Amino acid sequence: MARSRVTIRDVAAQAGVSHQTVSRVINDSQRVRPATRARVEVAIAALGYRPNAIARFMARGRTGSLACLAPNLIDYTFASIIEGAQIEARTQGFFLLSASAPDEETFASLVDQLVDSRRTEGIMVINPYADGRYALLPHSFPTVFIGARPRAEAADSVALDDAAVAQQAAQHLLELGHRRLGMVTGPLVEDCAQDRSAGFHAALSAAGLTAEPAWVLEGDWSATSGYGALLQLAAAGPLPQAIFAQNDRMAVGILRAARDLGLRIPDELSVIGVDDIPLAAYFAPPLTTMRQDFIAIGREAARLLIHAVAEPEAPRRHLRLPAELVVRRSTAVAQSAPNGEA
Amino acid sequence: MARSRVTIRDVAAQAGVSHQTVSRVINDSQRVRPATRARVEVAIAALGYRPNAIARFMARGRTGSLACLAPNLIDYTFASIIEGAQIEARTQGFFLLSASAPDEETFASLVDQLVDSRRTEGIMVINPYADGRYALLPHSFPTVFIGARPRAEAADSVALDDAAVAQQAAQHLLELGHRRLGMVTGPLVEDCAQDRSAGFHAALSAAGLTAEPAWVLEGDWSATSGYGALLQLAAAGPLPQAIFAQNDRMAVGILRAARDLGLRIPDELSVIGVDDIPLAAYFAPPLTTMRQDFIAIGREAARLLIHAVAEPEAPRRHLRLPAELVVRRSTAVAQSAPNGEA
DNA sequence: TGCTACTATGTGACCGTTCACATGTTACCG
DNA sequence: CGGTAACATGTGAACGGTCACATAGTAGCA
Repeated sequence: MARSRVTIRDVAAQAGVSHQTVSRVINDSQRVRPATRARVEVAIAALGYRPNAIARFMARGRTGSLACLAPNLIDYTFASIIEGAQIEARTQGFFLLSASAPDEETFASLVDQLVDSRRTEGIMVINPYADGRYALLPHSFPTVFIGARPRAEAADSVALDDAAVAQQAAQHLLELGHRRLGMVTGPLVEDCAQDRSAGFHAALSAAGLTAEPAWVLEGDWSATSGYGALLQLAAAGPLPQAIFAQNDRMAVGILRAARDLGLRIPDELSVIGVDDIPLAAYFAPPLTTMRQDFIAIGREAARLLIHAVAEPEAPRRHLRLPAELVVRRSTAVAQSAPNGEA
Repeated sequence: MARSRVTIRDVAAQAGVSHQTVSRVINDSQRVRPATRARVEVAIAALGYRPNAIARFMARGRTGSLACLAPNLIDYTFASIIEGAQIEARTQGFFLLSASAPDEETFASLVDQLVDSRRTEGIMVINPYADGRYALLPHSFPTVFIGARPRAEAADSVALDDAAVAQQAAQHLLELGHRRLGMVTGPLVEDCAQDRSAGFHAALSAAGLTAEPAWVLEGDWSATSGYGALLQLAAAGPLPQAIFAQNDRMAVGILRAARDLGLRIPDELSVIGVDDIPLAAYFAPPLTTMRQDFIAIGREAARLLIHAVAEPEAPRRHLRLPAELVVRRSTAVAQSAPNGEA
């Protein structure tokens, strides 16, 4: 029961100095004579004294913690962002409190407990515009939005450069000689799905092409929705030569649907995703994708947040990070040109 | 800049009562006359007062937070456990601070910052025996170990019932008529790999069989190691009819190696894993596996920890949770009996 | 109506630090 | 050797709540 009941005053008494001198020693700044310092350090060691973090925060008016709110903590994308944020936070002396908020109600209660009661010094929110949660945050509280387009809110933001990434994905398909491209999008209420769609269309336009509307389907990021999308496409008529899935899970669903349909990938259909999820190389065939650096996104978010905590009046900043094309075996050169051209 | 500078005393002044009465109102216990309570509540609303969490903790000597330390926050298994723990913690009024400790050094520094400085009231450690980290924890501090066999340490523990789960997996293969079984284990320094191995061998013994030593290979949980294991097995001589991979990632590696080897699964080789990772149904073929309820593991861990915080002297408790067989298409009835019997 | 017993509210200390400022000490210089 | 600056240390009051106890107020009962 070595309850840390040893306080700074006990140490002071033991070392024969004032509590303030002990405070100086443990904050190792200040001018303390080496001899005194040594004496205090001996006392600290002898008593097994450890500064009490809470009392410290109380006195300093800080809490030393940041919070990150995500729809859940499990999805690879969210978990990796949190990992990155946590690492960066820690190198800067903060701890990260992460909590999942599946709905607005939970989110509101979290904001109340974390922000309103000053339990955290700043907050990161993943997917703040998926519903109305962004509106529940107080103004003038250090905030970073992750995975959303910068808006009027007084929050910094970090996101993938969705338009550019989609453009590169489409570009990859075009370079392989595909001309008839399809796309499965995320929910179009989300910024990120909109931006990826825009990037896709931009790439096609730049190549003098337009996307066949029937080949653009809206999914919900799940593998199931990707699966359903390909089935639907196959039922409706001739298939595109290649499909850009806005995330890997949907791409994987497409792969599976193709198998069930007896469609050979990549020979008869090329598929590219976004994310590079953990076992992307182990699907059949290994998935070509745009790799996101989620850890970096998390780190940058934490960095921005810590800056916002330190300088609340500084102008807001907005970061867009790149992705990297990882070519595996779900995309290949267009076999022939059944439609003329090239 | 509505900095929460409003204190309990401001509210008291506004309501014309003492700070203590305000305290009573916000802790909504105590006997406070309805009229008084109403007056205080009006003042609280008028001033936008929110109790300061840190000051509260300071006065109460509590921090209201638990910590969970995992090798990383990304792996599906860890992330899900953390999610479960976080949910349970929150329903009981705690927040969860999660941090990743890839090595002992990081772990030690986390223990120092979280435990020694009393920043957390209790700690959960995932895989405490993977290295020497368990030894870095102070005794008599509320602790729960996750994914480890109960030992002498003064910690509660929660884990999958590894032996039983392995036994069920082997049983499934046996029931399909397989007699020549192989296994790819996790690192045998880990309790969980040992226990799963024991369960596997127990199931075989119970069926009057013994495992061919050459068919039992040690992996490291990664898909790569599963892939390598099957290649090695194939190079060494005749293959088993079925393989129990101690986790899904290795199983997926085996699936991929089989494809590269031209081996048809499940016709020529049955494969079963453990975990039921997110896209298990989307591999080729969909993976048969033992589904772990990670959320439940996390919840139970948090529950145990909160109990340990409240009753430090209560006897330690150790939980073992079951898994559920999910039959997909990577296992099938043994084709023939090249070895006689059945 | 006076005594008692309970309820409602107030008072001041305390949790373990840091902060601002006061004081004591040393050293340097003319 | 006195004066002063720079350094070293001490003092007491915050920080914003809760806790233990004191006191005022109300009701119940003989």
